Amino acid sequence: MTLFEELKARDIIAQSTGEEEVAALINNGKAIFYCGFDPSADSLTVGHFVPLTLLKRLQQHGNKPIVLLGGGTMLVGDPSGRSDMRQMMTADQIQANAEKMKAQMANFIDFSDDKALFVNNADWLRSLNYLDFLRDIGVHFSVNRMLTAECYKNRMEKGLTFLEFNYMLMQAYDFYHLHNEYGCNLELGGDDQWSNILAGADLVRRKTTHEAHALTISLLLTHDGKKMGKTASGAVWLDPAKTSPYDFYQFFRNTHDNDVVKILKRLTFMPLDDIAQYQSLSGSALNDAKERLAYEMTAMVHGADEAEKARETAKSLFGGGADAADMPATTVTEADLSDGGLPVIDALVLTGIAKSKSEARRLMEQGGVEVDGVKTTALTDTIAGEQLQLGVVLKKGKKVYHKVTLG
RNA sequence: GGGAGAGUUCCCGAGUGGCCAAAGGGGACAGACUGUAAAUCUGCUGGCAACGCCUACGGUGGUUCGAAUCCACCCUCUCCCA
Repeated sequence: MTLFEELKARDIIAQSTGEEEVAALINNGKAIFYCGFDPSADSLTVGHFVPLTLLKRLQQHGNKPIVLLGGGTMLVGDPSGRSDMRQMMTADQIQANAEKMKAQMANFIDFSDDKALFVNNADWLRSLNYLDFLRDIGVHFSVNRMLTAECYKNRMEKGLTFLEFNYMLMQAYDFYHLHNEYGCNLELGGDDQWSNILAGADLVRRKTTHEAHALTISLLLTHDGKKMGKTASGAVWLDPAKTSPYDFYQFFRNTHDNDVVKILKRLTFMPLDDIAQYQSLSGSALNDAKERLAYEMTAMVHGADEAEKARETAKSLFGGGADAADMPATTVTEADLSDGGLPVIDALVLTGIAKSKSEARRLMEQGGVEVDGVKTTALTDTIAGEQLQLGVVLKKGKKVYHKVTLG
């Protein structure tokens, strides 16, 4: 099976400028391709993981990735897929974010020996001269055509600033620039980027008559049509300080039945033959697949040790035991105690399980709180100091565990 | 530049002087059920020293015993005309 065929089998590819041409490039390790990432936060998320795995797959076949951090375009804001104007960020913020994302990617993509490149488009976009840009690049764009692009259509109703309207030109210019500098011949991106990417490939062809191709990744949507990697409480981060390996593991462990196989194919490097065994499963049998998925993902991001720990913790917690080392923990001090004990309500707030005392009360009243496995509904209950010294496990609902120790 | 509207809690959206911490829906959270899934049903959804108090209906000031609601100015957005 060729690389291109495998990508198709994994349902990764959405559109391309031509299957044969693109296949010829990537199957033979001839692609020098770029993919842009917006440094809009100080950590990558599971959402970024989708293109990132594709980068790695291509790199494994000898193709050369250019990771482009959109430090320059970030100053403008991509109108694709959003109805409101993107929050503007300061140049400093963007720079700091870019640095962190860069470090995270380096764990995943091999940047040694020039096998991959890191660039920041601020480096060339910032110094652009407006008049020159209009004359060299602007002439190649038809406003009529741009307006028919899907990403601008939606915005026509809500209003689109000239600033955002220029995003397409800048992204296209990136491709052109990378082509000239590094011989970049393929751009990768989410399917929502199709029009922008195509604009870039077009620009390169027109200005150089060289080949330039586009390949988009089908959006990874969950069964209910939402973008993968977003939870109500925010994104799932790759930074262990923002999303612990355990939570990361749990996120995938709780994947919807209908999504498991899809995600295994898309995000893991498990051989397709291996995944096939789960294809026909349904019902509770899928739990094996979910465990596997969670383990694979955690191992990729946080390493096998962490993945193992997360798995063991999950098993012991959900298997009835409740004393696992790898669970979120908080240490309280004597000062937090009153009369030698810690009111359960305070403990819930101190650990961050509840945002306020009101919320803590509500939880207790509804029977959602357990202290060392004992359901606690009396609002006045306290945890004794001696007990705390040994460590007490608070449990909220069925899945949230937190250890409290007096230190 | 002229004219017409809009801004409400996590989101959508009712509310046009006291009965408003604000209908309804969504989401989130908890309970039952279950497979750490989904669906369903129930509860719950500003804070606190809690039958009370404080903070909240774009911002600032005002009218009033009393304002999300009325007035003035300002900010932001949408629409129509130029």
